[in-house]
Amino acid sequence: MDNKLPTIKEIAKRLNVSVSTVSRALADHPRIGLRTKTRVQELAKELNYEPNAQAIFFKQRKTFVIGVILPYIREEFFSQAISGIEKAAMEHEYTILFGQSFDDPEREKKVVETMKKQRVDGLIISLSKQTQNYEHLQALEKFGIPVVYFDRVPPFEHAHKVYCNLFKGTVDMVNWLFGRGYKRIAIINGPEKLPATKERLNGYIEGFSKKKLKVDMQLVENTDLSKESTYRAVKSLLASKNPPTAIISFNDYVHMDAVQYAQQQNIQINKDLVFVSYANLPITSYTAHPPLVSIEQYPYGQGEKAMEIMISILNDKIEGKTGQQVVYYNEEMPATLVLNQQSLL
Amino acid sequence: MDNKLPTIKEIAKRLNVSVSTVSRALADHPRIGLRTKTRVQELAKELNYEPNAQAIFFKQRKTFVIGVILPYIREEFFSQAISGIEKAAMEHEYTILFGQSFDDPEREKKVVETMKKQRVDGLIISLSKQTQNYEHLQALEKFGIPVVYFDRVPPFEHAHKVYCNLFKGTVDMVNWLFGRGYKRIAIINGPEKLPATKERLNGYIEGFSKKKLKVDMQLVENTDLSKESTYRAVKSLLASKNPPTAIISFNDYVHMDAVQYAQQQNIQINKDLVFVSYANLPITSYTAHPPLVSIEQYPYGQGEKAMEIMISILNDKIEGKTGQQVVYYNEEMPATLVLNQQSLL
DNA sequence: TTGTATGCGTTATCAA
DNA sequence: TTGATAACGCATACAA
Repeated sequence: MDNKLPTIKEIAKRLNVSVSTVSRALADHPRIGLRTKTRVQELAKELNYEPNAQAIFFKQRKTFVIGVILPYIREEFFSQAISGIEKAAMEHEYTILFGQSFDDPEREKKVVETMKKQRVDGLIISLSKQTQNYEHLQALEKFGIPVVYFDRVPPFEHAHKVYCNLFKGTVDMVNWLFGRGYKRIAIINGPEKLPATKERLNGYIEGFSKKKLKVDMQLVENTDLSKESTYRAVKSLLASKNPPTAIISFNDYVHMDAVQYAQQQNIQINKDLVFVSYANLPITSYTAHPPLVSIEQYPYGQGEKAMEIMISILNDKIEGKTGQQVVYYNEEMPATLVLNQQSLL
Repeated sequence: MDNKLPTIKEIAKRLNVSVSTVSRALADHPRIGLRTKTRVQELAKELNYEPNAQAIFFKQRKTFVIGVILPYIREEFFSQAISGIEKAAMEHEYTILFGQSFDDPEREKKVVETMKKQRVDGLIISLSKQTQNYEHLQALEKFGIPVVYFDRVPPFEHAHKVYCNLFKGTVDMVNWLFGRGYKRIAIINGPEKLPATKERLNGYIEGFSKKKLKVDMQLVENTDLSKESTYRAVKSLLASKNPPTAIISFNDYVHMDAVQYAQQQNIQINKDLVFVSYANLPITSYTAHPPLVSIEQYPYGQGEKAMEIMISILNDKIEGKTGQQVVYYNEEMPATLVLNQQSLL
């Protein structure tokens, strides 16, 4: 039952040879007698020997483990992202240590510490929406553990980042709405400190500028992404003297909450008021009112890219070169307006 | 920049003491001079020293890493489950190595191998729906790596398992439907080999028996959980000479696909035909037609329980005792019929 | 109170 | 062709 896993030492003892002989035989080393080699290999197979990766990695000071920290895995965006991360990891024999921050900076910090203790080779993280302090992360880099940020990236420059630049996408979206005759376009934006929020706001303003219009700041609300906060934002928009005819939500989750609230107020969705969003999550296709338009953000691709960058950093480091990389994911794969089937009606 | 992480050896050298002195000082060992202790601890703090868990675990032949393999993390059920797993893990200083099988037995096997190589202390797994061969998993146990199955558990006895016994829940659900006047109750069940499928079927049959009725096997369909397969199942039910007035779906995802198909056929959901389901996933509250009733399966609780069992096994093992544990999660937390708000109307 | 030596599994270097 | 030994970072039994 509870047999210990076999080691080369065990094999060596049984065969009355030295451990180095066994090691060489197993590694198909040139300097080894054919007969000894086969004997060793046969016994190894018989015992189901497998090298102890722990020992090897320990010796190499490498774990082939990458820490991945996400706000909430239950959000489809992040579960898609981790699948992309996993795919790229598998291709390079890396493995994923998993943790969630639940959007709590304290928790995030604790998870980072745990992963540091576990000596992950690198860390891929999408920041908690409240993270203001980046020391614990920058400290990792000081100790030679590279950090790649994706989607929820920090506001400073010197970092490896992968994310979609949604400025242009937002301009396009505003333009699309104008083209459909919607003039009172509101936006429920995200937490103000997030770069993603600023990009959307700038795109929104730019969209209006192109039409030689000025933004009515009454139409700009923010949510901390909680349902309550989104409800409050919609409420405020609906209460305005000149309420919007279209609402751009920060992402599909905000969209779903916003629609839910509007419905409770007996608003006819997509009649009295149309909704558009970001992320284009598959799950919205099951909802009563998917966004008319959603901007694809390629979570799978972002995750994959983040891991690829991580691996290239880890490889480069061996050769001694490092330098930060910033990838706007949608420069390769442009943020696209996706029309939902229903909206073609 | 690229400083190596400090070691006790480094500290010892700087302070001109032996490594064991440093080790003792850091461990607050009694046999150590106060002065030396403070000197060591101060330098350690200054250098941001942290013990190399890799080295310690390697020595202890323990990693404090538990492998977790799930079919699809994008399913809310599993993302809830992993959160429960993570919570229990954190409380006991364990860490999670993450992998998905994507419901592919080959892939599952490969991930198991990877985790074995990484020397996880244990494995928590929810099987791929196609897994028929359990050798790779049973092999783990032979080598002293315990395996805890949850939700999608294997059909054999000798294993640690956590899952909801849905027999009773299904009986209750059938009964509830009868009470509401629905006589033609169909079921779209899951893959036939899953224990979960058998339990539902038995509950379904039992529900009819209680009313002294026999099941019409025309009302029993199976889906392999893919959208296409579910569509086919609904189509077949709708085409029957005496079509159902109520449909029980295997879980909320099957439910969503089933409803989608029915809608395409211009069925009035919950008028012509009512839908009930299992899992009670929060995401369904955003859909156009949540199940009227859904049986809670406590994914978070199951995950938490699975990890707690794992930890108790790992602790017991030190004391030399092991024995399989089977937990029907809902014996502590009975599977509950959950009425959706909409269905109260 | 502190230092020295050993071992965990493996590979690499050097010696035989 | 094979064997002995050191090294990775740490804890610990034993010696001083």
